[in-house]
Amino acid sequence: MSQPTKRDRILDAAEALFAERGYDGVTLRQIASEAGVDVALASYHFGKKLDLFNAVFERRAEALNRSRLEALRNVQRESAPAFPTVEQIIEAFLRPLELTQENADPGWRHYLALIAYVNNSTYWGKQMMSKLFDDLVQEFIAALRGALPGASDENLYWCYHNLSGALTLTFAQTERIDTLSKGKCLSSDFQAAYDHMIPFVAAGFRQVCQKN
Amino acid sequence: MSQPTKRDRILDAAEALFAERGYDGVTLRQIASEAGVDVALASYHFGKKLDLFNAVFERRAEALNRSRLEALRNVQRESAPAFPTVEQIIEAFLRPLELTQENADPGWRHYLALIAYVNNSTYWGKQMMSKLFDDLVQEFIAALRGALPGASDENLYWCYHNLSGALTLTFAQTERIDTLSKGKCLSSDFQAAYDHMIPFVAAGFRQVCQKN
DNA sequence: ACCCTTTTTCAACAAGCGTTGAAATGGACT
DNA sequence: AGTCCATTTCAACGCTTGTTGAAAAAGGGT
Repeated sequence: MSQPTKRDRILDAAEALFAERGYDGVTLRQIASEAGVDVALASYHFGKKLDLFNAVFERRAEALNRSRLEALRNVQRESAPAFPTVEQIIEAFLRPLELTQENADPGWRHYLALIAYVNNSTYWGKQMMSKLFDDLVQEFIAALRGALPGASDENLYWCYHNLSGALTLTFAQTERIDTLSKGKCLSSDFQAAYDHMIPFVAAGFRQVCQKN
Repeated sequence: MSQPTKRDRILDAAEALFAERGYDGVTLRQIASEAGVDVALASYHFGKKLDLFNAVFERRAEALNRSRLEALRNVQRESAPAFPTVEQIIEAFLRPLELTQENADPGWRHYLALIAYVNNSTYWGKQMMSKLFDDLVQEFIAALRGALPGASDENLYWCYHNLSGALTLTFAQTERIDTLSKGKCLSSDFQAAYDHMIPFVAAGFRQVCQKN
């Protein structure tokens, strides 16, 4: 069990700080200070500030995509030759994110908050999200198309938009629901969030996309 | 029909720029330049940069709350003595936002994007949103409680969380769905967004909150 | 025409920013 | 011990930032 390298400490510090304050709200000096290294070391390892931001954003993307795709393949295999249900697909989309939280590493929590920041940003959102996550999303939408025969693309994508929004707000962990619900709901409780999100979203998809 | 004052031009410019790049991504000089005034004028009218940010955020809040509350009162009056349905309540929550878009003024569109920025931010979200919008939200949740007898607060607030997330992503107008759907859905089309969001969300509320 | 107040600009400040070239350190191999 | 290369620090650069005090301009009342 070795210590993380200084390079990794920079990534971890940048991840946490970017997630909380956004790209422009964080200085390289803050990141270096948090990581306990000299400012110049960030430039040595990553180049420009923007390159560091991209490195942080890309670091965990592959692992995330892999575990979600694996979850989708699992339910597809289990339900074969029929298509998996909407609930099963949504579940495969969400539950892997929950596992990352049980892990003691707080980095994953910061990473999801960073995704929320990027996904909701007019400026960053479009390109960065598409590049890393579009393939996976299309894979899930294809599965949903199988579960909802006859659904139009327009309806499917708008429903996905609603799912994506609800998920993104969960990632952000703003604690808004904590005060709103007077402590009855906690935005840090991802499991509760998904427990309520899965039936909610599945019912929404059926209502909008299902032939009557 | 008089020109807007320089003070208003600063607010408009700040609104547009803060919405796109966030608080830290915009300089007072950019705002002043966009508004066509000297840098020092922003300080003269609003004080610190943070005070300007708050002024922008608060400027349209009252009008927004008023039109949403009015829409809620309308459906309550129409359905009296019974409670309005879930669809009617969600509709009252969303449609007033759409009207702000028909208006030629692009400021409202920027303002909604700014709300998205604030609502998804760990740093800004909690306090700023609560202060201006909590009373209204509780009003709507009380109405939903009437439409969904027996629903627990926990279920109600998690469902609202899902609604809020979907709505926030719509506000952000990231154009992500445009590319994802290959142009079949446009994030600039608020009416289409709400047309799909209302039945989606209403079905979700019923699924999670309704007694069987 | 004068005064008073509000609005607007000008000029400058200290502080902090991202970035870089050169120096120092450390480890691996001979 | 000595060489080489990757890593890390040091020190400094040119630039931009938010903010401010004083000057200038504009407007209204008499």
